[in-house]
Amino acid sequence: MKQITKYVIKNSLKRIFLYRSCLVRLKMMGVEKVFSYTLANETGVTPDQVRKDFSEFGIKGNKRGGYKINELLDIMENLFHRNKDHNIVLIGMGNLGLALSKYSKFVQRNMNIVATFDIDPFKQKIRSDITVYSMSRLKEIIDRFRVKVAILAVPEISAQEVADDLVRHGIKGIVNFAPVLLKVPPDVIINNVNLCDELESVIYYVHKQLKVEGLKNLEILYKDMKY
Amino acid sequence: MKQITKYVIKNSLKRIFLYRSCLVRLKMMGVEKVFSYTLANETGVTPDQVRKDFSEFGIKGNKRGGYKINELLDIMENLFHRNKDHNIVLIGMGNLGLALSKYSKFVQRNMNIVATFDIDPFKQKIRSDITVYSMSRLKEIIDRFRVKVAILAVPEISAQEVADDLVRHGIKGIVNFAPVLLKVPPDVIINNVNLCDELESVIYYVHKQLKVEGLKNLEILYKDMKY
DNA sequence: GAATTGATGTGAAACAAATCACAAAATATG
DNA sequence: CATATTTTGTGATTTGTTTCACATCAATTC
Repeated sequence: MKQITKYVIKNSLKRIFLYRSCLVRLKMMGVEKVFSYTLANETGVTPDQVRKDFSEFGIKGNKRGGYKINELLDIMENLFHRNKDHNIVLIGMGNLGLALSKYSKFVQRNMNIVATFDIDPFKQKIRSDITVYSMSRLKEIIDRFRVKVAILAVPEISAQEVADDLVRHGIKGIVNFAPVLLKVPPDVIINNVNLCDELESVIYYVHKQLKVEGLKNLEILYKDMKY
Repeated sequence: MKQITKYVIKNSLKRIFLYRSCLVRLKMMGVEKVFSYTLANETGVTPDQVRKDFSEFGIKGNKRGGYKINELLDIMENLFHRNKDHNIVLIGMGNLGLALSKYSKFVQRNMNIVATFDIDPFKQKIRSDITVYSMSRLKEIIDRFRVKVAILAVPEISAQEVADDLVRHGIKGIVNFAPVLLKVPPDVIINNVNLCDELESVIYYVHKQLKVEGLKNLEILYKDMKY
């Protein structure tokens, strides 16, 4: 049964990512230990929140001793399966797809785009350093590399069709850049990234802010904005 | 005073964007009227939620008559200031910046990238159709086009520095693609888009899901065995 | 034109997330 | 070794969000 999976990444998970990137930075600076308030300061949240988040993910520290950065990072690596490599496929080698295929940060985090696909693989091959396959070889590659997660960067008109293919071939998670709500079985995770909405919401809040500043009434705004 | 603005787009606002894109589609199909449950079905939420969201943004329908799509869209256009054009600057013409500069959906929604910037404008000019300015002309362009919102697609190492420049020159909102938490005055809106996190969180949930399904199978197995 | 139907709009209730407050534990101090 | 200090971990409380339930209104039917 296909349906729209209204899937939202939990804020607590987003914050864990935040803490981690902060920990990596601190580690590089030679720091070995953090307290909840260190992390809080660095990430703009409250110390309580840090501890609650850790508790949610089963992360324990040492009373009075804070947290050892190495231990924290180990736990997080495990939590996010970062010890293993993750094979990803990328569908759609337009401007955005091309940029994503070259995005070096994925590799740094053990997420490897093992293959990219496009309806017109020859046209795109010129611009790309890595292999662009035709859509007909999707199943073959997904099977060979045991791919479970895909990035979808195709035009919205073909997004659903491609998503259907992906699901049929065993994909269980999709980061979808097309501005459409994909209908998939309930066991498939969809994470929609809508660039227009991201930009537009900033415009919305900026306008609101400017208006409020005119009224010299910041209270309403702060409530709305969740610092 | 500079600080980390942990800024999160409200879910209700995200849903309003969802409703709108759905309304646009329905309008194109010739539909003139919707009910809360129509929108709910199309967007994977509940009818109550649709009505509550509308109520939050002051949108009223007609008892029994549902909502006229044209009226809804008008209200939303106003709400999001879509009647006016919005001038945006884009900083950083690497792979991602280049793709964003060519992203046609922004223009379709009245968000115009009036200029792009890079520390090495000459190198990037080759690949880009639109003008790439050197960073020294930032203030001039921002002033001339009355720009309030910027897209930041520079390497993380220079993100804070560029953000400081932007704020100094009057930018009030930033969509930040660099994986760093920018420190800005509290009246500046930062919306962080972290592509790695988006991908990684899908991997996290997929793994979790597979684990749970494994457990479910186990349960079924035990049930079947009837002790 | 009274009765019925079908939708909205919104308080109330249930649920979820964030903050508070403090006990518990580990370390430091005298 | 007792006391003070510091920081974690987590129930309790508050705050925020979603769902429920129903009064209200407009259209339709008889």
